[in-house]
Amino acid sequence: MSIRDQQREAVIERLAGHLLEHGLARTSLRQLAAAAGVSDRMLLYYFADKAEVLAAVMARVAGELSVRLAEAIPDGAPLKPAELVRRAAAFTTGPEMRRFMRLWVEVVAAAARGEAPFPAIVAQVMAGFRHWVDGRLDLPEGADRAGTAAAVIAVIDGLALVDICSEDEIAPRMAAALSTLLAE
Amino acid sequence: MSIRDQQREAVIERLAGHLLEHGLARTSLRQLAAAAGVSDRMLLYYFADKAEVLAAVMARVAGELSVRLAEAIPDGAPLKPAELVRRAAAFTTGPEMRRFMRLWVEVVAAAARGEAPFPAIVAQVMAGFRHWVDGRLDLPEGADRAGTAAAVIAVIDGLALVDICSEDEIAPRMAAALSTLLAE
DNA sequence: AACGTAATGTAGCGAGTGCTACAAGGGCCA
DNA sequence: TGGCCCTTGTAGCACTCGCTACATTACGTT
Repeated sequence: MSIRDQQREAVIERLAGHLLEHGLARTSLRQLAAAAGVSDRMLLYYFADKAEVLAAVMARVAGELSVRLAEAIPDGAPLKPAELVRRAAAFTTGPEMRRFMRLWVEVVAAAARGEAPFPAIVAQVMAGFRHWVDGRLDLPEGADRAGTAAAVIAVIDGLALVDICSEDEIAPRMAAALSTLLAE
Repeated sequence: MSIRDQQREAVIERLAGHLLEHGLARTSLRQLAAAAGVSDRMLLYYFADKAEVLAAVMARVAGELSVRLAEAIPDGAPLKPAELVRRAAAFTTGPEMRRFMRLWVEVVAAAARGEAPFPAIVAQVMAGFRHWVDGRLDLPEGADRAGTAAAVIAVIDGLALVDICSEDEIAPRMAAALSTLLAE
């Protein structure tokens, strides 16, 4: 592997941590380069342009998220929607995963603004989420699997969105209240 | 009322429409001025700075949203959480209200990034939402009203977030699926 | 040792950002 | 009519943005 490719990997790794820590707040080329410990000139030597940097870093973050999701809620017997929501909510509101969800909300908003490369990233990650949920849903015959999967994701993402702009102590109460709202 | 104050009002009105149409995508001073039909120089004569422009426009938008919410779900007998969610979901996913919710998601993300004046706006609007939901919740004695209100808002906002980055035909199916997930 | 490619630094371009200094028009009251 | 303040235009500042031209160094191959 060339030095260039090694550096690419190292930069992606460092920038994944940077994005998880600061969200999309410090993502100018010069700020990204500083966070990665390289010059902005070299960042554009390793990557074609800023969009490619962000796409590569987001792919890494998404991969890490899916690994952790698979660990937290492994394949096995399918779960009823309410139970899946409870377990996913407990996972995503945990101290480790909150920054993932926060970044996710920011990325969705950037995609809504049409800012490259986020629309493509969001489409891909969202499709992955849907597929993942669909594969773990225990639903009666004839139920709308895709609709239910979307609803499950909506609830999880909604928790994250409210979590972002609330005092810390409300999150567990919100999750608990949500749990009682869900049918068995 | 001075010309300056009249212009302020007119500008706020036009920019509210602009933000609802384009989200936060076109919000540089020059772009805002163009959308308002004034020069950027005058925009900063009517308002102290860009943050004041956005704060005033967002206050207008939030006011309009709360008026429409009150029309759609008027005061009256309190609703059980599931029913409140169903009605609010039907309202916010309607063609007219989707752009409000989309803007709201973008504003929350901007607040997460720390971008002035959005953190303050989000705190204010979110407090308003919570109060509004709390006042309409039919809950058994001893239930966690604040937690439940936050959960209701989370579900509604989650629908909006997923709605932003999905094909059009999934939204009603998602809302229907959500409805069956909620306990009576 | 000579050559060629990969890797890196320096400097800066053109565009856009929020914002401002300065001056001039325009209508009010003395 | 003269002075005054509200209103508006012109021009531009200092900065950041993504990106690039150009030169130079480092290094493996022959």
